[in-house]
Amino acid sequence: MEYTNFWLDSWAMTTERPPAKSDQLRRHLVDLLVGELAPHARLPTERSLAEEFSVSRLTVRRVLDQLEREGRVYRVQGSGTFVSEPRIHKSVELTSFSEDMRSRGLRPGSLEVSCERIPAGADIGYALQVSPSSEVLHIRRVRTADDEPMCLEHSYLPAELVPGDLEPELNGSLYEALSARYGLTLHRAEQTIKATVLDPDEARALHAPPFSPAFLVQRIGFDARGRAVERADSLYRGDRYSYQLTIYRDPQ
Amino acid sequence: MEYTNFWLDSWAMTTERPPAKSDQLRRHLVDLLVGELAPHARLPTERSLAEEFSVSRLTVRRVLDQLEREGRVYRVQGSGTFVSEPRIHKSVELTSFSEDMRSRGLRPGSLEVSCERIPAGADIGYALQVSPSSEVLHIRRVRTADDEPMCLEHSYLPAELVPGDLEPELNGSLYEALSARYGLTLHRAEQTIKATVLDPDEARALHAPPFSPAFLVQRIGFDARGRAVERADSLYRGDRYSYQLTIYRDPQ
DNA sequence: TCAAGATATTGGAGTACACCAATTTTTGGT
DNA sequence: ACCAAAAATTGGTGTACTCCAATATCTTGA
Repeated sequence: MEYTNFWLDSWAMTTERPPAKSDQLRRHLVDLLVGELAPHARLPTERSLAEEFSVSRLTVRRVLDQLEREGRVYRVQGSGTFVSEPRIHKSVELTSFSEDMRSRGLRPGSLEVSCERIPAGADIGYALQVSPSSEVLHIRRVRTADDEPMCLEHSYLPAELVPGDLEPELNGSLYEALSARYGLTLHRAEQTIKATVLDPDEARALHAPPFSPAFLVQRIGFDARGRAVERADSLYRGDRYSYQLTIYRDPQ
Repeated sequence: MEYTNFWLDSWAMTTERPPAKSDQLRRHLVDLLVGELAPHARLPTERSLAEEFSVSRLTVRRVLDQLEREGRVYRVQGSGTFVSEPRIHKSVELTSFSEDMRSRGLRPGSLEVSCERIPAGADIGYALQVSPSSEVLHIRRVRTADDEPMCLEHSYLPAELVPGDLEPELNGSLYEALSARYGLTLHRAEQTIKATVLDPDEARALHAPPFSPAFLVQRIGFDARGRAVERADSLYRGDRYSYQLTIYRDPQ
């Protein structure tokens, strides 16, 4: 059993914005792609879609640009727009561990949750752009899927951004809690992924044999203004987790 | 010493197209970003850029959309467009091991190159959508940086796409050779990355101790029409290689 | 019947304008 | 001087149109 994707716990991913006019068109096209159309089948032309959906052709093009970037369609000038071969279409994006697990019919959860305020120290201080003597909130969790340990995670947040006691909320989504209570909304994450092996303590926490292969993911999360708001170190069992991604030759 | 990025040897990345009108604007903005502007400095407004470069505002927006996708700028409605914090800005894209090494002042190379035609078998056959009894070209290489082994790679290509003898060209870029001789141009790659440890043979090839942590990358490369044209299995030393990437909350 | 040229179709890029939402600046009142 | 409201600015989305390049289809002539 393997899992997939670069993820980050959802940060108010469901922030409501009024549906753009193009959303209905996108939905229609995605339905076509997901449903009955074979690979290399030709989609309706830009001009006919614009007429059918009462939108301008530029609006159609913007939706198709997006689907092309996602690798779901390819376009040939003078010919048309075609359905790509079916593959795993998840490009790199911010998705949720919890959502990911749920979409696979698994129940996400946490074990051994602990929460403390500690001085940042040199490394964490650099990552979060705070002084080494500043307080940060340290959260340790074992993330689970159907109660089986998947990931050992240490998160560090600048204390000044998260006053009060968070611990009661940490069985759910950390980021949902941060967004709801503090208005912290993540915009971007920088991640480094390393291959490693589990030391005996880590192996015990993850119910794996010592020195088993694992991924170490170090992440810094930034809000829309570029402030560093989270540093996390996460260890994933190598036998239960892998990354799958689609890489494109950039259209520009 | 660690290396970075998802890569693929360059496939004729320099295909020439006439410069679009927006290219001059992009170059100007990139110069600003690379040069004198500090993180969080405000860029000129969309309307002033449109006037200065005699383009429509939509054209400006398309260039800025692109720079935003690359993580080089962030935009705040009502405020302006700002320079992102300097980070490694390489989003996931098709770049080249050779280019990557060279950009770090290292010399890419290959050792122990071998080349043979073998039947595909079940797994490779599935990956390349050919019958298990079909011939594929199997290329084994140890990729090096400054003559130090970095990666043990096995590539498999459908034999019918690559008639003749490729071996003389395999010290350089495989993909450049494929593009120049056969017109094979890669458009997309699907990759799976796993955490593993090196067995004794693999460890010997990579000059590492047995059971050291490593990445195993399995890749299928597709051309623009969605044909599978390459399957590769690559083992990277975990102490000399890591992945760094920037993930965005998707604007749509 | 086949091949070459002409025409039509379709994606690619751009213009000029409109309106809306979010943020910043200015103005007026206390 | 400070605060609230109004106005201005700036990014976000969309319309309707134009012209160009690449491909597909049709027409004509040998």
